[in-house]
Amino acid sequence: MEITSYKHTDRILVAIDCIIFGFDKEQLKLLLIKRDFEPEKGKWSLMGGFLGESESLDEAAHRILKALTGLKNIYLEQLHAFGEVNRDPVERTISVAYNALIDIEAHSFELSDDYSASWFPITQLPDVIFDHNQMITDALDRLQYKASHEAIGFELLPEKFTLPELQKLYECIYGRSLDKRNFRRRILAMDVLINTGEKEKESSKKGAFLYTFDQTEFNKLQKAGQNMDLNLY
Amino acid sequence: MEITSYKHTDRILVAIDCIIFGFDKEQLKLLLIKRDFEPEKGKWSLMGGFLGESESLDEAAHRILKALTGLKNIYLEQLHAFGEVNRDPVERTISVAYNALIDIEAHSFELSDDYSASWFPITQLPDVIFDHNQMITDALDRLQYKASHEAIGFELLPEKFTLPELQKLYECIYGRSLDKRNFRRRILAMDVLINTGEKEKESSKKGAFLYTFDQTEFNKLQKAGQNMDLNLY
DNA sequence: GCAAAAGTGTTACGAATACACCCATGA
DNA sequence: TCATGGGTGTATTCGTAACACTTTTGC
Repeated sequence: MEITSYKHTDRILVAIDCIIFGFDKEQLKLLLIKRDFEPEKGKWSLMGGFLGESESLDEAAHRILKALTGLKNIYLEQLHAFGEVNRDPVERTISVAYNALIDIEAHSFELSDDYSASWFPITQLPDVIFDHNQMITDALDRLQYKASHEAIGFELLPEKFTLPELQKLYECIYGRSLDKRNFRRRILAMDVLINTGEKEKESSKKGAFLYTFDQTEFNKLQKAGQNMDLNLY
Repeated sequence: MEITSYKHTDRILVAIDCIIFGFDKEQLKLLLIKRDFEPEKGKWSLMGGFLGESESLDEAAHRILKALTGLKNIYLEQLHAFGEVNRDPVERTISVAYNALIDIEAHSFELSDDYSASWFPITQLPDVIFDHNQMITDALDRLQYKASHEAIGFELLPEKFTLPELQKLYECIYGRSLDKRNFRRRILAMDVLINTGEKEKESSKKGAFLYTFDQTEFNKLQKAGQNMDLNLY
């Protein structure tokens, strides 16, 4: 006899919440929405949704992110499952949180109007509902860790970017300034940046070279177990 | 009007699976059980269970661990939520996996007979059900990472242990041998070990000093942001 | 007295840090 | 010509890695 369900009865709502990081050449930001249903309607919240029967956790996270941003191939990484009994006052709900990194200035996307979303600098976040504050704290820790040990920061930048921009991004992530020469030496030593030869001249008279991230080379090095620590933190 | 449930209907089974590591002075081992219900009855599996309505994820993990080992205050850390649609062939179930570390030789506990559990060296694991193999791989990666950056290995040892035992444990975790002098220097430099003055004389004629782990000192240093990396990997 | 495991220091190398000046350009 | 931001090199310090012998004691 084939079994088609477990006798166990406690089936539970599973939510997904996305901690969406962005960078706009100046500040590291977080995308929050005005919650449009009770409870806490009108308060700020992470973008979220419920897990459907026929989608994996990762798929649900992508679906939710796409609903808000229209973007498909976003960097997404599971952060943690939050499961305190009363974390949602309405009904028992566990939430699996995901970190998302997107390039704010990609002209290819527009935020959906359905959610009244807006970007907040991570240094000036409003109050958020439930345990979303904890999620955000954990998310930033994870981002710092990841950015130091893997070539992850690039997800937050346009395809072409300058080294000063990249440094600024890392400074925002770590909340401290970095030595220009040491930063450049180390990031270039990773051997995953390609100088396009083009110059960006908006932010200075001299102009700064535009680089691209060499994903193929990065994959090769990572597979070879190459150490790519930036030793920040 | 107060809201008491979300309209959303997809409530889903939430399982907990525990990756239980132990160490017996020789090898790093994993505790597996013979699954006693369908499907895959009789096959090896991680110890698991379902999340109840009125317990948090962490509480459920502790409950499940206690059911098998009788132990209460075990090191437990959430690993990852696994949520592929067909990971459990019976019914849609997501599983939140937890890493557990226990001292195999603690005389204070006995495995419950209810589960036909047994310890397997991590180098010789049997086939396991579902996606438990993936969970185990992830768990070992996490253990390696944690053991290198925090004083975590101690959870796997008795209250009193010798430095050669501790080194052996780390060698098992990393699957390679370590230089005795460098290992001792670094572990002692962390300043969280106390030499009890007693000697253990079973494994050698000369005898090795027994140490204890100074949890209080460790907490202090950790709070102070002290770097306690062992730089293994 | 010898076998077996515990314990101990030093040197050499490489990586991280700190630090100051020149360059190119537009206004 | 000067103000602005981009770009470059070196000396010092510190941490990591490599390495071999002495000690203790039970048999």
